Amino acid sequence: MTHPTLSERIADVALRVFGWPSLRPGQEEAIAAVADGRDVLAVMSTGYGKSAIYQIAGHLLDGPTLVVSPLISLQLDQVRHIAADTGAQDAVAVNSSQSRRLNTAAWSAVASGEAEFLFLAPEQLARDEVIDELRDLGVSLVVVDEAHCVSAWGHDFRPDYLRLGSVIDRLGHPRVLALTATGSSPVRDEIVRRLGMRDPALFVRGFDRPNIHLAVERHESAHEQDRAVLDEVVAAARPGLVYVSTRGESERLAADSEQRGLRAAAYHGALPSRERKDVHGRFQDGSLDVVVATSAFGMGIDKADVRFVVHADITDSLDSYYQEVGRAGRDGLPARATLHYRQTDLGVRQFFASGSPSGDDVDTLALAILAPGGPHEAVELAKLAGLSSRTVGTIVNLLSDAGFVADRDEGVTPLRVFTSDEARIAVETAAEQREQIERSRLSMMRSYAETTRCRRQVLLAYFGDDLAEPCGNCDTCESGSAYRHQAAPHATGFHATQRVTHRAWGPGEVISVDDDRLTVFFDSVGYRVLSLPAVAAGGLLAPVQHPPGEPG
DNA sequence: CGGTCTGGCAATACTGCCAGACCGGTGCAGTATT
Repeated sequence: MTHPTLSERIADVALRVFGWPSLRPGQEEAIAAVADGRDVLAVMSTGYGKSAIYQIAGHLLDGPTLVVSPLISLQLDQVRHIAADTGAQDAVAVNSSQSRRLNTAAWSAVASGEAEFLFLAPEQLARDEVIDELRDLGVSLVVVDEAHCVSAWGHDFRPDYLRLGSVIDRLGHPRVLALTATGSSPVRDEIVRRLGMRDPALFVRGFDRPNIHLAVERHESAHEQDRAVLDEVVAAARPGLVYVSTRGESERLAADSEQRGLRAAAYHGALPSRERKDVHGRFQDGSLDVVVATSAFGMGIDKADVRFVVHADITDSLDSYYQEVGRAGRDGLPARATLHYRQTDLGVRQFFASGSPSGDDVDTLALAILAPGGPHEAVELAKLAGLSSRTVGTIVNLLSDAGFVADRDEGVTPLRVFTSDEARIAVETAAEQREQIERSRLSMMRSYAETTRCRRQVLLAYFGDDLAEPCGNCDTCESGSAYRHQAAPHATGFHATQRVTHRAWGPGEVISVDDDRLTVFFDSVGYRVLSLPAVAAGGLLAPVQHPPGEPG
C-alpha cells in the first residue's frame, strides 16, 4: 500500500471529519501550503470558505490550532459550526464572557487532545499565563481570522492586535495562517509585517463581485442626503443594509424607515448586547427588511440574499467600503451598492483618523518603562502609570515602531536609554505619520466618490486588480463617462506592485497605472496620485531593483 | 470638520441670537453590584 499524497489526505480529512465532498479552488492550495510548513495569507470573500482552510489544516498537523478571532460572538459561532460539522466538541473558546469553570474545562479539552481548536481574542494573549499554557500545549498552527483587524484596529483601538507578532515569536513561531476578506496591498503588507510572517504564500480568490451594481450620489445638503437615502431604501429590493457613521443617525434613520412602512432596526455598539443579538437574529432569519447600522454591524453576518448596501455617509477608506459592500449579493444575484456622498462628511472621518496620545501620557509612561524594577508587562505599566491599557498599548506600539522599546517575554523592554522628551517627539512623529497615511486613505475614498471613470475599475485598481474594460454595471458606465477614459496608457515602465522610490517621499509601491496617472502607496505618506507626464519628465520617481527588508 | 447643545443676554412672556464648548466609531477584560 502506497502512502497517500497530500492532496488525498486533504480530501480525506475534508470528507471524513467535516463531510465535505469537495473543496473550492484556492482552498486546497492554501491548505497544502500550510501543511507544507508555509505561512499563508488568504484573501477570500466572506462565504468563500476561509474557515475550511484552517479546519482541515489544523487536523492535518499534530498539535492544537490557536485561532485568534476579534469578537467573542464570532468565536462562539465558529465553535458551534465546528461542533455541528464534526459532531464532536472539537473546538473551544476561552474568554471573559464564560465562567472560570468553563474556561478551565476548555484548556483541559485542548490539553487532552479532545479539542483541536482553541479560540482566543488577542487580549487574552497579553497574559503571561496564557502564553505559558500555549507553549506547553505545543501549538502547531496560529490562525489569525479577520486579519485586517491587525491593520484596522491595532494602532489605537485594540493595540493587542499589533503585538500578535511578538506573541507568535514567543510561541516559537509555529506556522501562521492569516485570513481576511479585504486587503489592498498596503494592508496585506502590514499584516505580513506585523505578524512576522516568513515568506508567506498568498492566495486571493473571489475578489471581484460583478453582480453588485456600484453607484455614487452626490448631495449638497444634509436634508437632501437624508431624503435620498430614505427614498432609495424604500424603493429597493429587500433585505438590505444601510451604513451610517454615528449611533444617533442609525436610530433616527431606522425610525424613519419604520415610518415609511419597512421592518427596520438600528444597530450600533452602544446597544445592549441582548438587543444587538436580537437584531442580528431577525436580520439573519429574514424578519427585518433593513438594518441601519454603524460599522459595528458586519463581521459574523452570514446572509446570502442581501440585495443592497446603502452608505448614507462616506467610510474611512475603500478597504472598509468594499468590505461593507461585499455583504451584498453573496448569492450571486443582482445587488446594489450606493454611496451617498457629501463633501462635508469628510469632517467626521478626519476626526476619527486623528487622536494621537497626549504628550503628558507619553512622559508618564516613558518614566514608568525606564524606572528601575522593570521590565513590566503592558498591563502592569498601565497600573503603574495610571493610564488606560488602551492608551498604554497605543503608546507602546508607537515607541516600539520608533525602535525605543521591544515587547519581550519579560515585558516592555527599553532598547536603549532615552529621555521622556525623546519619547514624546518620537510618538508625536509616528502618530503624525500615521494620521497622514489615514488622511491619504480617506482621499482615495474621496476620489472613488468623485471619479468619472468606471467605479469598478477604480475600486479594483485600489486592490491591485486590473479590470481591462469598464464593467458596464456601475453609474459611470451607464452615464458613459467611464468610456471617455479609455485612452491607450502611456508607456511608462511602471506597473502595479512594483517597488519604487520618490525623491521626497522615499520608498513606495505602485498601486495602479491609469491612462494618465500613477497611484503609489508611500511608506511614509500613504497614497499619492502622480501625473504620468510629470513623472516621465521630472525623474522624481525611480524603480527599485531589490526591495530592502521586504518579506517575500 | 460640522452639528448640536448650552449659557448669557436682551427682553417682558415666549422667543431669538450668538459665541463657545462639546461630541462624533469599532470590543475586549475585569470588577462591583444585584
